Amino acid sequence: MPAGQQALEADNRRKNFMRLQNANSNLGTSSMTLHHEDALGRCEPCVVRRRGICNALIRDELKQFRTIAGRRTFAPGQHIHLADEKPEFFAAVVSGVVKLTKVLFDGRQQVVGLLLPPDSVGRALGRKTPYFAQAATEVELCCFPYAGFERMLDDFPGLKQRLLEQTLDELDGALDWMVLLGRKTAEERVASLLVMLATRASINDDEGERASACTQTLDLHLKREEIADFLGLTYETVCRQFSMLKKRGLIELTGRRRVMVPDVAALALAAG
Amino acid sequence: MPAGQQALEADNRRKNFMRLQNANSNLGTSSMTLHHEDALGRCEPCVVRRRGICNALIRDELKQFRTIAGRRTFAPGQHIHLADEKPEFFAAVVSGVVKLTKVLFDGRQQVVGLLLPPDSVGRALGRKTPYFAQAATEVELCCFPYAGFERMLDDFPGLKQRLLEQTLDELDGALDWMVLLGRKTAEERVASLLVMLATRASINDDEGERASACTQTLDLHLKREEIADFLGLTYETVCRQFSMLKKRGLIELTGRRRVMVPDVAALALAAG
DNA sequence: CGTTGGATTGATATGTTTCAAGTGGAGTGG
DNA sequence: CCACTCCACTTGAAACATATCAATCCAACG
Repeated sequence: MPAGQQALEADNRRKNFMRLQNANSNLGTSSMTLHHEDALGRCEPCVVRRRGICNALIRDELKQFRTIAGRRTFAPGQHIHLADEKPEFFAAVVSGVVKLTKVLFDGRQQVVGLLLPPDSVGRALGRKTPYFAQAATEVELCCFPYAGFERMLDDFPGLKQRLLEQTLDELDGALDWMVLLGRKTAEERVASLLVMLATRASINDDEGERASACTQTLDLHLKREEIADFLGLTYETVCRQFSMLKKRGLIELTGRRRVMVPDVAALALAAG
Repeated sequence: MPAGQQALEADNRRKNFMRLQNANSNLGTSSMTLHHEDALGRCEPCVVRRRGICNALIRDELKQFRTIAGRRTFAPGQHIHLADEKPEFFAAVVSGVVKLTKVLFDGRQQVVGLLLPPDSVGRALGRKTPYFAQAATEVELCCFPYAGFERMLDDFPGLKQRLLEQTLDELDGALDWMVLLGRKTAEERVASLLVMLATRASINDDEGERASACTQTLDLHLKREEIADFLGLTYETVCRQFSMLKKRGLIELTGRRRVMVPDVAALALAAG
């Protein structure tokens, strides 16, 4: 199954869930402007509203926020921000996966961040992004042009606080990853990635229905090479470690980019 | 020369400089409370006031800030914050070096941050620090107990902004380090560390007098093992790379923890 | 049904770690 | 003042994990 189709699958699962939450809204493949309840429209069922940056806004603030917001989609591989440039917009990931990469002069690459819904992309305070932000799958963003965003950052007190909270979370994530890159073995790195994805996925699932016990099926979204660049390894090594974990019974490979984890806790042990 | 004495030397250079800046104040080895100009006292010549967190405060705010602030010193090796605990205070480094470390279950260690004056230690918003903060040399901190600090964070609009700026800088630093840990060779790692220290040192020097061209002498402050834990290597490898760089003429070892860099730009090239 | 891009597996090369021995300077005590 | 000790540092040799090079494999797709 090709990357794009898998991404769409993931997308559809999310949209199905949103439909459950908000049975009146008419969300198709490109849900446009049909909403019934009130002026919040597509914001009401949106992940970003429920658990992302928009969660920091009270109803009236959100209405204002909506006036500057606009959705944009990006094809796999497309760049969202370039390194060392001031981006045009701050944005929230509505669906899909964004990877943040840094490149060395000779082409060596390191993925320094992976953004899933409802994470934010971009830098506040008129700063440059020190990395490339690139769509790893089909991606839908809710974009806030800087002019308006910076203004609301000053007007809505909760927003700046939220931004600080998010930045601290990002920092914590980066520090954890430094331990992985500096001190963990190849097997621990791969296991760590899977555990991280499992954890994030279960947060999302919990909302809809029950948490699926300790066994989980994951979408990797990334190809082996991208995983390698995230873990500071080569793609061959990543392959071999997948095989190892499979041999040890800690995972099952149920598709090119699909992994079944029978016991997340056991895998977490192998993650160091 | 023993570690402690070297640290004191570095300390004294800083204090000498402070004396230049503020000829009236009577700064001895333990400058206490003798100041003449106004109520700002020891804050006036302090690095933290000039380039650290206190720089975000206007004069009146600083006066209030001073009422909750208190200086504390830590001996080399002493812990400042423990991992996964809410610290009692937010603080700024006045002199010395603080290292932030994370430890794996089996003792593997990774230094995830190195704080020099006028950096900040601690977490805002009542969060836990996800690392151990430990004095690497004799350290002097200016501490702000949380109760008061959080209050002023809400009262002084510039302060929260500044905290966000600093957190973004920390994040950028962490991302750079991820590239180092994930993709650079041992030699590039050591070179990168030296370039980073040289850059930071020159920022400090610039203020006092002219930047010392492209040649610099650095205090490492850390022992080989600590450097290794910062770079994701073993201390033997760090040793060997120091020797390599010396053989290549890029550095000279002028003391156990003292390095002379004849041409910082040339070293930066070797840093990848 | 051949083409293509990604994934897997194998064989070999290499950089770093590990284990081990030795150095050198600073502090100690006779 | 001179051993003596200690700890950090240095250097060497062997072991090891991961990278590199190379050959399939496999599923999707035109």
